[in-house]
Amino acid sequence: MIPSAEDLEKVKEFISRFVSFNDEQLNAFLQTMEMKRVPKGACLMEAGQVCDYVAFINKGHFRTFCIINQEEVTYNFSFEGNFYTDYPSFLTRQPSMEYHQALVDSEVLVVSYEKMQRTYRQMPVWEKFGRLIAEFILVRIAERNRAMLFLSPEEQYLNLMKSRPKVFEKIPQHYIASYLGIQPESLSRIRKRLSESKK
Amino acid sequence: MIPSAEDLEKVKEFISRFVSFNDEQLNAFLQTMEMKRVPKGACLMEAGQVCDYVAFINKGHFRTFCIINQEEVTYNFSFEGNFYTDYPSFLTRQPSMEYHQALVDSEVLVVSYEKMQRTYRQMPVWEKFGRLIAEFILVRIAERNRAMLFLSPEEQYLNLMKSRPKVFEKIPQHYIASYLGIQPESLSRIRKRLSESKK
DNA sequence: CCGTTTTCTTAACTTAGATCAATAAAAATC
DNA sequence: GATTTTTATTGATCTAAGTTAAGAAAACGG
Repeated sequence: MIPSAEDLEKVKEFISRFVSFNDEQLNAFLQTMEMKRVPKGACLMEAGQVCDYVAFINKGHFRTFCIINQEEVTYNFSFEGNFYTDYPSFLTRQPSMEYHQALVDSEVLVVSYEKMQRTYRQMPVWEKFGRLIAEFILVRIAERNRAMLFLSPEEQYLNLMKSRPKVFEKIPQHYIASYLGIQPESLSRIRKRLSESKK
Repeated sequence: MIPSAEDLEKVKEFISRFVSFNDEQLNAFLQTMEMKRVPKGACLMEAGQVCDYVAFINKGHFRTFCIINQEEVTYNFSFEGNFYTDYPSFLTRQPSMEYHQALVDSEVLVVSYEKMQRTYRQMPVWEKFGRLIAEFILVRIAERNRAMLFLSPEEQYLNLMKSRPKVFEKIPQHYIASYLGIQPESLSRIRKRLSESKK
């Protein structure tokens, strides 16, 4: 599906936070984007496939999960107005271990691997954008890394409330528990502990 | 200190795994490198400073640690023949939380932030290298992230033995424990458990 | 609106790692 | 090579999260 001009407003705004561009450059990139609807509960991608896209979430939100020992482990959440992909799979062309599931009816703008690489080659401004966005995501992942190593689940929970309040507005609690690396029962107890110590 | 041609062999080999370049391009980059010796136990950088360099380890190895609640938490190890930096600090120009400590007498080739940005602007090949290296590191950090979320300390320990045997040759065990997010006593017990179950 | 499914909480019990303390082993220093 | 320092192990006890099971609350679907 070809996105309308209106659909492309948000992604344009996002990109302009990283690089400056003229109309020709912008259009060359936007023309590589394809619009996809993903109904609630469906997966844009499933484990075993090579992740062949970078996606910009135009509407809705997603969770990323893996299945380890027949159990779902929620790995991340992605919200409206952001790019996401399975970077390891997208970059190395190896099969992904992830599922990208829409938690509500959603719309994404996707760029295929092939088109992304072509855009990098054709216009240096997008090469630069590619570097900056990889660096940006790297910093976020590194911070998550630190949190997991340095903080107890309870501290991580408090941390998450501060840094990503959106998560608590939109995401069921048992997914949040999984994201924190603990069982839903444990998160429930942590919440109880915190609410009691506040009194 | 200006590095000799010999000193630059390893870094040249490293770069050539990511991009193709001609002599002019290569020399433009290599000329930005400065050689530094770091004696055993000393830190190339300490928390509170902005990390102003990307370092290529020409000789020796380092550990990265933070101090949380007056306690050192070892965050990573870096070996000969690799680049490293505190990406979050280097990119955002915010003070680092990390210490980069040489575990043996070491030599590094450093490029300052300013010079690195200039090189990006001057030659597209280095912009591309910048993207590829950021992506490469991103993939590694993402894998570590997964390990921490999905695996028990015991599984992470076995994982690390497979994926980075060098760590066990060169790094004291209590640093490895810290890297795995557990106490040295616990790692000792895990090792005991594993050696007993093997029999 | 009612029944079903999903999500969240609570309780009892188990377990892996933390903590504290002591000692053993290995490495560094003189 | 003896001494100090660093590193690794072991034991006893404590604690937070896991596990299993059950029931309450909320959201969903017809």
